[in-house]
Amino acid sequence: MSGAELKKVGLKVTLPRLKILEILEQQGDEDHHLTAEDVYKILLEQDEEVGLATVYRVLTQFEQAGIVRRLNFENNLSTFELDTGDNHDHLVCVKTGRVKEFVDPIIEDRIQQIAKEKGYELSGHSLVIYGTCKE
Amino acid sequence: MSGAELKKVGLKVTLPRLKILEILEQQGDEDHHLTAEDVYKILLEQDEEVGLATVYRVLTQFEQAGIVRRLNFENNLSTFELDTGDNHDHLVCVKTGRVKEFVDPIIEDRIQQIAKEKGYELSGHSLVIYGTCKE
DNA sequence: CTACATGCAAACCATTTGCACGTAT
DNA sequence: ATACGTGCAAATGGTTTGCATGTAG
Repeated sequence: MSGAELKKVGLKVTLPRLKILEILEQQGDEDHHLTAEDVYKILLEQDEEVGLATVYRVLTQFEQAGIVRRLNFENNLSTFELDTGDNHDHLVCVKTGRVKEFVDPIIEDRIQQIAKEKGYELSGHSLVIYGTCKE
Repeated sequence: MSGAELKKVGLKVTLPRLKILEILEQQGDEDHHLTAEDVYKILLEQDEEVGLATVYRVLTQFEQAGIVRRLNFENNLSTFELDTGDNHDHLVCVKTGRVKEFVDPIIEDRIQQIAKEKGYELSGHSLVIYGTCKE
């Protein structure tokens, strides 16, 4: 099933790619926000022989293919998530580092308005809310 | 006048600090968003003998003192601006790299709402809109 | 006089790249 | 068979740090 997705974007179906795709899909509702290092460690735990460089290469290819989104939080680490198409934003707990997603139509609207008002052709945006989760 | 500001936050008044502060203040309405490298180059042009490491150290100290904000756009370069207190967001032209500022009370509001709804104590946010400026 | 600042070079660390070898198609 | 993928080690580039010297207070 995943193999088809790879072919569709012109990438050969290889083990590293399948495994990385699987890892991105497998993560539960939370914690499907992984750094390249995270993905690499999970691969090692599964006794897969994949180099970190390959993880970076594959994630970058996935990003270019629109399969994956690259996020830059304040720790200047790239974190990756499957691109589900819904254009959600992120809420990051400054204590635990956990990431929550949300979609807010009002904000979405304002962003389009602002781009228009200022004479910009909107190409994207990045919104991250930082806070402490109480629990 | 700037010297007082430095003393107030417990930093000794030195030439590199004064110069860097001056550079941050001098920039016109646009383009007061500078990387460490930018600041360093401007110092060189003014024949100031300041090392890049010092620029980084000073900017970081200014950030901790609340004099300066550090921004992370998608090019993973830190850019710095004076912290004017108004909590504005940014609009970046993907073609020219030019940065515009804006404040939107509606978005500000929604961000507070969202943090509250999700049970987070809001500590900050980062919103960058990317687009192409037509002109 | 003493604690803090600075310059320089070296260290760091996430990410990228060159290259020789493998493998999907 | 051939273009593309991979692992490894080395390179990169922004940023930080150790250390010996300078200077603000």
